[in-house]
Amino acid sequence: MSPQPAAPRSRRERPAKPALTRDGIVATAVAIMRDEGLKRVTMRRLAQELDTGPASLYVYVRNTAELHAAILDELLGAVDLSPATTPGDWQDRLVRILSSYTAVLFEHPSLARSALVAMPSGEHYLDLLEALLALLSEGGIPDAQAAWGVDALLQYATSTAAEQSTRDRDGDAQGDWDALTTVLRDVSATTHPRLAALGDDLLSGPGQARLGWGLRVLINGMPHTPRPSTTDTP
Amino acid sequence: MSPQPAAPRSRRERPAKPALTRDGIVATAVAIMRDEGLKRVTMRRLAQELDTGPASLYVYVRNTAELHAAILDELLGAVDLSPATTPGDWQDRLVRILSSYTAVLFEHPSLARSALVAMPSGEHYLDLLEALLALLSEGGIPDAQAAWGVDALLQYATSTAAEQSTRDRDGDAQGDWDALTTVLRDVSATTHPRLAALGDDLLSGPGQARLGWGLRVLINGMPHTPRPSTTDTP
DNA sequence: ACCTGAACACCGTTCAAGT
DNA sequence: ACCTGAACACCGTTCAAGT
Repeated sequence: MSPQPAAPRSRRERPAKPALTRDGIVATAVAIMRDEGLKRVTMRRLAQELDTGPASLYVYVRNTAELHAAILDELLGAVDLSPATTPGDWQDRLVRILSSYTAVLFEHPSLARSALVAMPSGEHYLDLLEALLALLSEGGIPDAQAAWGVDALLQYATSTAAEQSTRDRDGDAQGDWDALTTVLRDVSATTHPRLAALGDDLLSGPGQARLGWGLRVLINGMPHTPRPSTTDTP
Repeated sequence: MSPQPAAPRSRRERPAKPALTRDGIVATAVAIMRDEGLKRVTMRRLAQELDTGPASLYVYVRNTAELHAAILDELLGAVDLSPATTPGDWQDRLVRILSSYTAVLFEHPSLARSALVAMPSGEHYLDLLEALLALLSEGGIPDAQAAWGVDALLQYATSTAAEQSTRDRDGDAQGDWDALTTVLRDVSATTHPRLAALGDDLLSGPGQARLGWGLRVLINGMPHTPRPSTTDTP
């Protein structure tokens, strides 16, 4: 017979069923995401894992969007902020931090999609913002530009990761991306001369390279671009 | 009695029930979105409107993502591309076209979210790309930068609209945005000095102003930022 | 070929009622 | 206060069967 006794288990074998607290809920959500993807991190699935009903979760989490934001903040603990206090070119160090941020998102691109809509506001996100602002300040970027610039950098990084989420997955959504590839290959040089001329180059390059380039474009452009005169500030 | 006879209607009063073709399906989808929002544009709802079952739609549309992309391309017909062939500063004209693009997305921010994941590949999108590339070329941006730059510009515009989708809606997701506002107000000047110093300015300004600024940052940075040496080009 | 009824396998969120 | 059973109002997608 199998050495594995068929004794009934209380449920699954998560890191021991956490108490029903916000932290326990988020930790379980992260575990499910690692095992089964963000798509499976639903209120119902989560409740099942915690041996309760979905309604119980609403005591600790306002809605699914807030849950996803909490998951992201948790993962953001893995971002390497050390370049903020290291010697060297400030632009390189800025890009290094942002690359570390993006690495997290590239591993969970569907989370990047959520992040665009519900930004996290947890500890780790604040630390990230602070580190980026310190480097912009060190680089002599005026406060006005830095305040908007840090948002632009993160938004660009996040949306690049979100966009990649489609391309990555096997087969399925691949089709949508191939659609543009195909159309671009067959475009008429008469009606769309620039598109025909550039061709494949429009879609060339690995995501990471395009991301790095885009971030440097933003960094290079920032000091040369004053903020608009404050006609209104709603 | 009411002058309105209570005679039974075949269904609703859409622009006359279109034939079951791809174009008819997309047209109906656009109508539902205008009336009830993108959230309601589901395969089932759409099928109901067309007096059929959801399975029938899969003959014409691969999946929901492709449907959303088709809707966006339809709306992109409203983008004003005329600045591409008008005299004046090329940067201003570039921003004008992108503002027109974003205006469409700001009216349907949930569509912007879809667009990040499944870019449209229809007629109108191609025309938009061509117009933007023509202006970048006119501005003397080298082809290599223009090819990646047009994508960066559109991605930045799209993600800005997507991000705004949360802030706009009444009440509901407002909470998520207020979360960051609140946290930022209470941040400690000891642990996060830059955040404390910049304070509200991090979140200040209307979306349109921030968007315009970000686009100009990209445009200004582009000519100063060569593409990385092509070590590998997967 | 095109179309569809019916099913499979799920969702988020609320609310009245319990402890 | 915290927790929950049950319900409400939905989803996308597939497939075998029809025309």
